[in-house]
Amino acid sequence: MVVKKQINKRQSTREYVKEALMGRILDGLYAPGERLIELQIAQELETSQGPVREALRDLEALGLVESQQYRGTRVREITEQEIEDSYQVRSVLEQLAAELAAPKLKDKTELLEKQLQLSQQAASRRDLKRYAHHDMEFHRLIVEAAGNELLAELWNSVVLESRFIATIKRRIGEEELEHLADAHEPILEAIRAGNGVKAGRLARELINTFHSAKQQGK
Amino acid sequence: MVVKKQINKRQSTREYVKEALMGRILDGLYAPGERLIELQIAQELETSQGPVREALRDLEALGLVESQQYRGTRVREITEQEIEDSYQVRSVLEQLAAELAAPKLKDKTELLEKQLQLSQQAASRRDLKRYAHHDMEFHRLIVEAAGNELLAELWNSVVLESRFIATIKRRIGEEELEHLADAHEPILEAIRAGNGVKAGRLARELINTFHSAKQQGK
DNA sequence: GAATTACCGATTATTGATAATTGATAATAG
DNA sequence: CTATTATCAATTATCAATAATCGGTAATTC
Repeated sequence: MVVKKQINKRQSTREYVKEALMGRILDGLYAPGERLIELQIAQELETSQGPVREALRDLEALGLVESQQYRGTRVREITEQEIEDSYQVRSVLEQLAAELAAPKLKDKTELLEKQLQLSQQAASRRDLKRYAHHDMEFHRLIVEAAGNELLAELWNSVVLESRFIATIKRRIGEEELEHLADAHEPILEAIRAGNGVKAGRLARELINTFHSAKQQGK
Repeated sequence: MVVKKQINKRQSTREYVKEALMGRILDGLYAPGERLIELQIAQELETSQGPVREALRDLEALGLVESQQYRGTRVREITEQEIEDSYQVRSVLEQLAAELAAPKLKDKTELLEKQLQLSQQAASRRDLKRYAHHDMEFHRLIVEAAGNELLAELWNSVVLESRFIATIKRRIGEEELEHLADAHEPILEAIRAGNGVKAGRLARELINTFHSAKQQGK
């Protein structure tokens, strides 16, 4: 209760609940299909039903849970189809992002280089978690440089789903990591050259390749 | 109250409120920037604060309103930048949709033809509203044929924003309508030929052209 | 007279209680 | 023995009341 009140200074209870639940779901503490009971959670987090409901609705909008009238909310089960779908969408979002970002990042590739380097190091160490982190940051830098807020927002939600998936199923073989990390270099090259269209095409191909790799690994 | 109860058979109060508010916003009954006061709306729709809050959160997720802690919710003002952003995103979503849909629609273009025809007729009659409707249906057919649910979902929310914009500002000159309607034909051709990549490229270009046209009109 | 503080009305956020709905099980009828 | 209808516990949906916070204005200080 004390902790909650402190947090409450800036954050609403709803947000506090949302983040608590999001963490648990993404860390796999709640299994897919598991039911999230409003009053139970409210009791656990020392709050009431209202904020919990609102938090659950937020999570529903993010695609982490799904709910039916009077039948409650459960952690979403993700099908193969949905994974496929999300990669297709992500690939075109990344394409657009790279196109828009290339001219802007042309002479400011230091951060990109750093993330790429870190991801390559993680790959050679077979450190999957750290690899995923730096890989994502690499892409995030591009998405944010694109300067399109809607794009960034949609990308975030689609990528969140990827992270969700990653928690549930480990789909990347460790041996593929290094190859994957290196595959980012041509994108960086194209950005350095200020060639947005090329960078975009490469980015899209990368995601698709990444995805196929995952499909194989199944 | 009676009406509400009837609707309530299948629809929750929250959804009833959501749709009522959505209609008013899209029809321009609430001006951008206008405040939506929870208890006031609750009273008006003969319900209580809770469902109204939840409906407002739904609308926030859809991008129709925005809210700040303890400062209430207001109809979102849309900037030029956001319009630009949404068209960029929409163009790549349409590209992907057309790519995926082309092989599937190859021999089933009747519905597409019909919508195209209706939109052309509306264009020649300078019937902006009906044109917009059939134009949207044309694109919706493609998006749905693509068979990617996430894509359809994102497209819907992005297009909703377009409709929102359209209500606020009339940005298409009537004289451009016919040209615009006709510009859909090459897409249909490419789909008939089963050429997804071409259909995709054309679809993307179409949106961008459409957008430029709008920009000029300002 | 400018800046700060204290208060007020309006509104949002949260709570606790109540009503409605569900799924499951038991009772009943055919 | 099967199918239908009641009943029950669990849970969600809604409501009404209270607490917290905001913006603005008046009082106070320097």
